[in-house]
Amino acid sequence: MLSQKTRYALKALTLLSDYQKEYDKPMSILELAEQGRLPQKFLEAILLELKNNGILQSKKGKGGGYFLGRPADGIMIGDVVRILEGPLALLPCVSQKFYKRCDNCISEETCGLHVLFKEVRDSTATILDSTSLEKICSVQDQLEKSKSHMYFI
Amino acid sequence: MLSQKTRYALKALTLLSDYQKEYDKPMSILELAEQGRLPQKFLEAILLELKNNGILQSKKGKGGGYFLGRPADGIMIGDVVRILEGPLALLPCVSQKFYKRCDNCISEETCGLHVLFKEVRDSTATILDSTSLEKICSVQDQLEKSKSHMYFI
DNA sequence: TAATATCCTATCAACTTAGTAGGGTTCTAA
DNA sequence: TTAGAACCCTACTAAGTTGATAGGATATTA
Repeated sequence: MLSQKTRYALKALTLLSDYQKEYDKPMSILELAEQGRLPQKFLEAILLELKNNGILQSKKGKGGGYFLGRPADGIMIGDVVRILEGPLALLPCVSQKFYKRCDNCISEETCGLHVLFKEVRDSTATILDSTSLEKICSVQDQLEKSKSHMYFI
Repeated sequence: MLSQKTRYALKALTLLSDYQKEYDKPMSILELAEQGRLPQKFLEAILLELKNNGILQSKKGKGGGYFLGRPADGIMIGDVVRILEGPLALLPCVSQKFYKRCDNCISEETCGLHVLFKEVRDSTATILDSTSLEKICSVQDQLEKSKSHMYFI
């Protein structure tokens, strides 16, 4: 399961993305915390981490705040999850970006579990690395529209 | 990532399955611990948990030990992982067997992340719930054979 | 230069993980 | 029937992670 931290991060990113689209200016931590009902100080740490990893940029001083480090369609959910959670893989020996030899099996090439969990990690990575923040926001937008439309039927 | 506990469990199960096929009798904790280089007392707790969840059965007294609770082709890796790790899903709100409402999003039907992580959980579950212990062992067997064959080329 | 906002360090309680220790209970083979 | 093998159970522990909070230092800009 994803940690609370990662969930906060993903929520904050969607809020930031929407905000930026509408107002085209940085969003302060306080605004983000209030809009998303996120613990302010904890959020602060999360945003900083995302910034240090290139997902976000910040502007200090009056009128400052955080904004996306690159266009929303270039921010993949897989990247965000990896920054905050580490590997997507369920075993270190099947991770692409955080590979570590497996101490449990005798030999990687003949380990049946290795084959299985490689398959799992690949399917997960394929999905998360091909889905951008932009996509999430637009899907959400679509869903909200079609939901509110239902009231008129 | 899977916990060490789960990894030990999976390894123990493959060993048990192989042993049973060859000798058709229970395998003692001590034998398992030695063969798999697993910490004995920790393994003990793991086997007990698997037994309490129907994956294993045990026989007490001299000549006793653990054996599979049902045929190896009926023990799905997904089941084992769920017993030891809880949900396969990355978010509680997309779990089938451990569903919990999501406190982070306002509405589940309009949450873009919900849709995405549902897709991830489904692909993971499909793989892990369709792969049996028997499959793992036979794949491993195949791989070992083809590896040892290579020395003769 | 004062207000604003990020940045940084330290601290914390609660929980989880990966075990270990030690004995109690139950079964069964001899 | 009884000794020993093996399971079963409770308690404990050290180390690490999680989900925060507090307080101030630093940078920016109106």
